[in-house]
Amino acid sequence: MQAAIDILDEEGDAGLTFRALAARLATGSGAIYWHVADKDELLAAATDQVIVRFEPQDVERLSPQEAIRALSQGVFDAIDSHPWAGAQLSGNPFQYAVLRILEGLGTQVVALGVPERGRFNAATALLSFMLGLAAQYAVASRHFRDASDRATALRAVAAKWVELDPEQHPFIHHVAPLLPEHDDREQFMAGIDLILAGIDTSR
Amino acid sequence: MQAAIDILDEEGDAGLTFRALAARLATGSGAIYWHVADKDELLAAATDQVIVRFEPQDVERLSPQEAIRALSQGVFDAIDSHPWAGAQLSGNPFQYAVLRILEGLGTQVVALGVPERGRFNAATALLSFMLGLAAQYAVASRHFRDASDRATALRAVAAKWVELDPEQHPFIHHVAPLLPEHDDREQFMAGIDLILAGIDTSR
DNA sequence: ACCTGAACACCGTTCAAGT
DNA sequence: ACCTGAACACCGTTCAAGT
Repeated sequence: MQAAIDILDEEGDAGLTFRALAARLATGSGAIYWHVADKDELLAAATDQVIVRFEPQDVERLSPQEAIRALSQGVFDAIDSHPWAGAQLSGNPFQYAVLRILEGLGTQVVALGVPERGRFNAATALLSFMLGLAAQYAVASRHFRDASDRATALRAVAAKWVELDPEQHPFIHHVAPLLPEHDDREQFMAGIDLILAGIDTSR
Repeated sequence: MQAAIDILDEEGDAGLTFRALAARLATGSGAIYWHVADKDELLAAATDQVIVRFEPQDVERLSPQEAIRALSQGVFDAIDSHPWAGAQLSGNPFQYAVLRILEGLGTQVVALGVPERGRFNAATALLSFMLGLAAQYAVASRHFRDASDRATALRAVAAKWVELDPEQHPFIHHVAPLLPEHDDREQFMAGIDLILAGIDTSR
């Protein structure tokens, strides 16, 4: 598993092949199938490991809101440092890592005092938002290797957005300059806070 | 494009290969490359078409909240009837279809009276949530062909969740029975409403 | 019980050659 | 300007054969 994670971190999604993993482990490619059913299972297991590593400690001491924020930051950091995990999470919402996240969120939603029938929707809304961001990160990592590549790409997208007809795309045109300088983490947490505020009014 | 969409609808993501598309068009596989740069562009174009078809008419007559709900339902319906588009949307957040959705959302966020510095975050929060759901739908469509397959699979997941240790996974254990009977569309709109409520408090 | 590595059945993409 | 289709460089997966 660690060898797989190393390859994913170094080469990204496309770099992890059974042949590459076998070569790194100095074994035959077929050998991996003794330990893992297929590539999906391999990626799911790698993602689970990475997510668990970023789970916050002793959330019990925090208020429900603070706990949800801590959980969210953990997921963000996990995806931020292992973008391939973002692709896997959003591409496979029934894997164990997602279940763990949902469990953490759900427990805090209950603690928040959300009435029974609203709990499932509140917890899954937070989860869907996270997976949405996970997807965005995943694609970013596929397209450019490092942070400066990313900045350049965002500037390029922003330049394209500015050139759009302001009549037909007023919002995009107006918001384009924010794109290259915005802080992903801040944007992510702002979204979480928005949903938390919404949950608060629904009680 | 229509031939590609037909294949995607009939066979799903995996069914669309250059060879299959060429066969359906009674041409050589290389010919497609004259019209399209690569597979990504093919999928992006197909997704754009499908999203545009589900864009609501005359949103101007609606209140901002109602307009956002109408836009959201359009995206939901598009993904619901063409799940492969969900995978493409969440896997490629800078494609034109996403830009169109963001433009629609942003315009309404402005109309809602959200102050300047909160607009980008509010609109992208709605977008990320939608893409998160898109990802969930996408995986669902990859794993089972029709609605009854899906229902069976959800029952299987729910059964697994119920069996989890209630000590370690109290929320999942408790919420499992809701899984097979919940309405995706309702859950999706509940999430949108939660974010709308949050946006409302942030003004 | 676990590993080997050739073989199978595919892919996306390219490109010389055609019309 | 557009099409053909063989060829290239890969994949994930299987499986008889080994240790």
